Amino acid sequence: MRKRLQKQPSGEPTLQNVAALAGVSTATVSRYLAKPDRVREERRRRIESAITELNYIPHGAARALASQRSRTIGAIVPTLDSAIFATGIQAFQERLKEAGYTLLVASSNYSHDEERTEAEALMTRGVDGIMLVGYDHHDQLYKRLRQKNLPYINTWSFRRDSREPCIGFDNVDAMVRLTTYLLDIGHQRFGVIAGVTEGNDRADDRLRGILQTLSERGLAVPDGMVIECPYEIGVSRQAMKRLLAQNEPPTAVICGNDVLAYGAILECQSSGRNVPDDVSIAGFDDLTLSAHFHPPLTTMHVPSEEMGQRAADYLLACVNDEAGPTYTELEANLIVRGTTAPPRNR
Amino acid sequence: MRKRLQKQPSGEPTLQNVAALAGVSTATVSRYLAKPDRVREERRRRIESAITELNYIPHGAARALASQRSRTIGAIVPTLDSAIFATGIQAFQERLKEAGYTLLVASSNYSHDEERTEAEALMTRGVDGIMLVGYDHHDQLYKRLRQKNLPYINTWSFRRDSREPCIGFDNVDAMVRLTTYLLDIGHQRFGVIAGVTEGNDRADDRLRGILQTLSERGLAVPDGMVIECPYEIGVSRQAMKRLLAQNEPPTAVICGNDVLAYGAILECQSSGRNVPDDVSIAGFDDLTLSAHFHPPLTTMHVPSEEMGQRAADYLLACVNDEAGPTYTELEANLIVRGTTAPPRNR
DNA sequence: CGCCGAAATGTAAGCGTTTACATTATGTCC
DNA sequence: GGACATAATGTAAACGCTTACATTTCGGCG
Repeated sequence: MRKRLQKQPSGEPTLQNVAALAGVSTATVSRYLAKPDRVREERRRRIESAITELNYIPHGAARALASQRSRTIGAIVPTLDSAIFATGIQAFQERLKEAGYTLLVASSNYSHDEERTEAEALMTRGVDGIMLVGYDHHDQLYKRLRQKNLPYINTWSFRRDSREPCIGFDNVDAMVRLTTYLLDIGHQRFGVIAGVTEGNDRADDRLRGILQTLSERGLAVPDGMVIECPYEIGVSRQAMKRLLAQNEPPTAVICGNDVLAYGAILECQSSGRNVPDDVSIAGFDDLTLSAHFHPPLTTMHVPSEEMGQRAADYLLACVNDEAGPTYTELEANLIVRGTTAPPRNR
Repeated sequence: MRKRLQKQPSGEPTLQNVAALAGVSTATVSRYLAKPDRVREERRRRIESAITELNYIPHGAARALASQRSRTIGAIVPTLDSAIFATGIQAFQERLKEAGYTLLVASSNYSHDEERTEAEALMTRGVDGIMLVGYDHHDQLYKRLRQKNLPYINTWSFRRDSREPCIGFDNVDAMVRLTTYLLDIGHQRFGVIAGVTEGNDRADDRLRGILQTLSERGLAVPDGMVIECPYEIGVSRQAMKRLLAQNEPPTAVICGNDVLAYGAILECQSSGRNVPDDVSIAGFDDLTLSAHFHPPLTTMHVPSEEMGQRAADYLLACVNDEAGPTYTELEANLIVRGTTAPPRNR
């Protein structure tokens, strides 16, 4: 046999070393790691002290390769840079941690293509499951997921007729309720500052919910009264400015999320309008700040923490071949606070 | 040889399959994956079509095991549930993505112990580097990091005398500047709503910066005028209420971050005080909302995006054995806006 | 005390890549 | 056309674990 240059090993202590030091086989150490109580007391102690002495840390990749599971779960959100997803992810991660799983995050910037690319990357990393936001995804992504038989779950929306596992609430219905409330207190002239609907099914559902409700009551929303804009406060202010500049400005403005609502309110205040006396404004998400805003924001409360937890639970259940509800509808609740009131002059 | 039950393979197409289909060796496929131009045109094409046909996705764990690097980098932040860290992480992730790396995130809930545990978990996952927030960490963590010779970097703070690689700004100095500004416009009676300093070196540095500056000017801050509280708007409001209830309420209140400042402002407004006429309020972080707040918040701008990017760059450089600056000081800039003004009655 | 089933342990074959070294093809230059 | 240097490829040994199956040990029991 020829001599070969030894491939450089990592230098880290291995399970093999632990076994040697403890005077047992590698199999026993491996078992100890997985199920400590399947190893007799005495060896267990020897193994434990060997681990401590060597400062042994298991090698995840080796483990994943041998066991065909990585104890890792991926999540792809549109952006981390938004309080609402951050909260959900935080809860999601917390839950995974408890179960000994680690979270891999990626962001799609609201693009189906990027989402797909990121998903591919996560699959390469060998995630055991994936959390997605929304139900609208790249066809290829769905295909791949099924082909690999990889557990996944859609969050942040719920559709009764969806064939995909999902945990969330019905965005259309939520907006129907919000809009109905505003109609009921007497509003007739509406303005809408929606999120960008392109490639964002949540934003699209919300907008549809609004328009549908209004049209059912025989109210058409004129052009120029519906503005789509990215979830940025500055842009939202501009949008509000345009709404207020209309011939007959709206008495109520519905915003696609709380951040847009903040912008709308702030713009009103800067331009000397009173909220809600001159114009009512409603948001969506119920960020922490909203309750404290001045005036406190009327909005739909979105159970983002619960969504994160449940999504984790579902994925974890899949991974362990346990049964779990594939469809979970959560409630988005209307929280009426101080930014909405009946219109002044009917 | 005895018959054994075949261990169940994953069923996924492997590099082996690709090689077979393309009629080349596995080594060639592997090379193609790493450096396509090291493979001759013709084979390259055969490999490419084999990959497409089989829908091949490389197996990250196998790759990590064989190559001793995971193309994965970890980050541990106190919480994801805060706009400021979310922004930094988002930028960090974006940069890693460009370099073909994936991000593993964990949160420590502002606890050194949790941080250490999480770091251990990340190491098991085989991350090639770790981003940390702050410079104060569990001794064991530092020890482990050095022992494994794993690249890491501290962010969100910078100390000229630190021996650890870091990217950030000097929290003490930043607060000194903010405080000095308030002194210069005439304030004499200060209140402080600080973050929880226990286990949070940033919060601690900021508070020290304030107190130090005041004492240099001969101003002692009485008990009851410094309140520590978690970064929550509700709690901050309570704190502000207590500050205002003092015999001689402060004319200026410095807050540990913008969220605390929001709470303070909102409390003032609810209780009929005018900001900045009755009381000046300053924050720290410069969240997006702050510029639009009503009135716009005076605060220290923290370059969180840049910090995220640079941290990624540093870690990436380490991984590739390139040289990079180990210490990078960034600037936190004072942004004077509408919540601060000279005190009314000197 | 020997026998038996169960529990604990050991043995060693992968898991899907990368990569050191060996081998073979491709140019280049006289 | 031959001698080389060089580039492209192939071969097969790790990488550090898990786990199927084999073997040993243990605790009862008759």
